[in-house]
Amino acid sequence: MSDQLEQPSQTEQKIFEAARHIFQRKGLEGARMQEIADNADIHKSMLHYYYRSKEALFQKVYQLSIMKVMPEIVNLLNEEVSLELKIRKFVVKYIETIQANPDIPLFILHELNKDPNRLKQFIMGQVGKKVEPFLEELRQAAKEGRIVDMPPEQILVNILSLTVFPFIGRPVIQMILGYEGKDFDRFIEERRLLLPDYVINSILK
Amino acid sequence: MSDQLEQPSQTEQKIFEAARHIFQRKGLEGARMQEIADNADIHKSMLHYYYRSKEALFQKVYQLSIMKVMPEIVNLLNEEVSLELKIRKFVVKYIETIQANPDIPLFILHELNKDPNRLKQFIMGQVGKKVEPFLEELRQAAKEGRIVDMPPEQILVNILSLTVFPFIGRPVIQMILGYEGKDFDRFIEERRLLLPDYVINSILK
DNA sequence: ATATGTTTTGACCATATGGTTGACTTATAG
DNA sequence: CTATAAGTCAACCATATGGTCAAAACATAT
Repeated sequence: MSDQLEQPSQTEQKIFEAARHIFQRKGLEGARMQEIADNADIHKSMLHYYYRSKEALFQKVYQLSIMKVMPEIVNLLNEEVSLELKIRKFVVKYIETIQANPDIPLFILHELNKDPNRLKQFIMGQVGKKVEPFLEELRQAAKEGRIVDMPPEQILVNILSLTVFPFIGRPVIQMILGYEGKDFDRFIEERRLLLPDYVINSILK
Repeated sequence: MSDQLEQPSQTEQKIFEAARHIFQRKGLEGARMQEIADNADIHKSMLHYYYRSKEALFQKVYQLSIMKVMPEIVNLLNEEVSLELKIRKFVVKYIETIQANPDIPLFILHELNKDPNRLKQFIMGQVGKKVEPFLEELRQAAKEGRIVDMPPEQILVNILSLTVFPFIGRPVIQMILGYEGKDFDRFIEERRLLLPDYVINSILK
C-alpha cells in the first residue's frame, strides 16, 4: 500500500487531523493525548507509534499552522499589481485563507505569547525582509500624495487588524452582537465583500 | 491587622498578582501552581489556604480580567457626546486601558475559545443589550448620510479590530516589522495618536 | 503568661497523564 | 504456506501536579 511518495498511512492522517483540531482549539497544555486519540478514534499508543511524543506531534501541528497563514502575508503583498489591487486582493484572499482555518490565528498567537522565542529566527528572517518592499511602496505612495500620510507600519497593521481580528475575537463578537447559528458566518461573508472598499477608501486620498 | 473592610492580606495579594500574571500569559492549563507560588515567593500550600483550588483561583483572575476590559466597551460607547467625539474617546481610552493590561485580550479570547459557554450568560445579557444604542446611533447617522453606508456591526468590529488587535498580535507584529526593545511601545504610542483620526476619517462622509 | 485563633511550613497523598513494553493481529513477500 | 515486517492493542510504569494535613510559628487578646 505504500506509494513511492511515502504517503502517510490513513491512521497517521487521522491522528494528525485530530491533533490539529485539538491543539488548535486548546493549545499545547490544554490538549490531552487521550482526547486526541478518542477524537481520531484510534488507540492512544498509536500516537506514540507514529509521532514520538506529544511535543513532537505538537511541533508538527504548530509548524504546519504557521505555514498555512504566515507565508500568505508575504506572497500576497508581493504580487506585481497596483497598490490598490494588491490591497484588495490581500484582504479578500487572506479572509478566505483564514476562513478555511479559523482557529489558526488565535492558536499561533497564544503559543507565541507563551514562548516568543519558539520560532523567532524561523520566521524573523523569512517574513521580516519580504514585507519591507510593501512598506516602501506605501512610503512612496504617501510621498506622492496618493495615499493618506501615515507611517506605513501603521497602515499594514490596520489592514491586518481589520482582516484577522474578527476571527480571533469571534466569541466576543458573537456575544456583543447576539449572534447565533450561522449569523457569524454571514457576518464574515458580508465582511469579505465590504472590507476591501473600506480599507481602500480609508487609505487612498 | 484586618480592617473593617476585610482587606486581603499581603500574601493573599501577592498570590493573586502572581496568579494573574501567570494565568494571563499561559492560560489555565499552561499555568503551574508551583510556578505561581514561586512567582509570589510564598509556599505552595498558601495558594490553597487562601483560594480553595486552582480552578477557584483561576476563576477569580478570569472574572477580574473580564471586568477590566469588557464593561469599558459598554461605558465608553454610551457616553453622552457626539458620535465623532464618542468614537475618538473610545479609541484613545480603550487603547490606554489595554496598554495597562496588555495580556488580557489574548487571555480572555483563548479561554473563551476553549469553552465559549464559560460565561455566556454572564456577559451575553449585560453587554449585548447595552451596545445596541450605539449601533442604532450609527444606523441613524448612516440614514442621514453623515457616515459611510455600512452595516453598523461591521463598523463596530472595525473599531474594535483596529484598537485591540495590535496587542493580541504583538509577537507577530514585532516579528514582521523587526521591532526590538521599546520599539513596540513607541508603535503603540504613535498609534494612540493616529488612530482616532484614521477611524473617524474612514467612517465620516 | 496563657490561651485562642491565624498563618506558614514540610511532608505526604491521589490521580491524571505522557510514555513504554511486549504480546497479538494483520498484511506483504518469497 | 511460511517468514518477516508493519500495525494495533492492553496492561503497565514513572512522574508531574493539584491537593491535604498535622504540626510549628506567629500574632492577639485576656
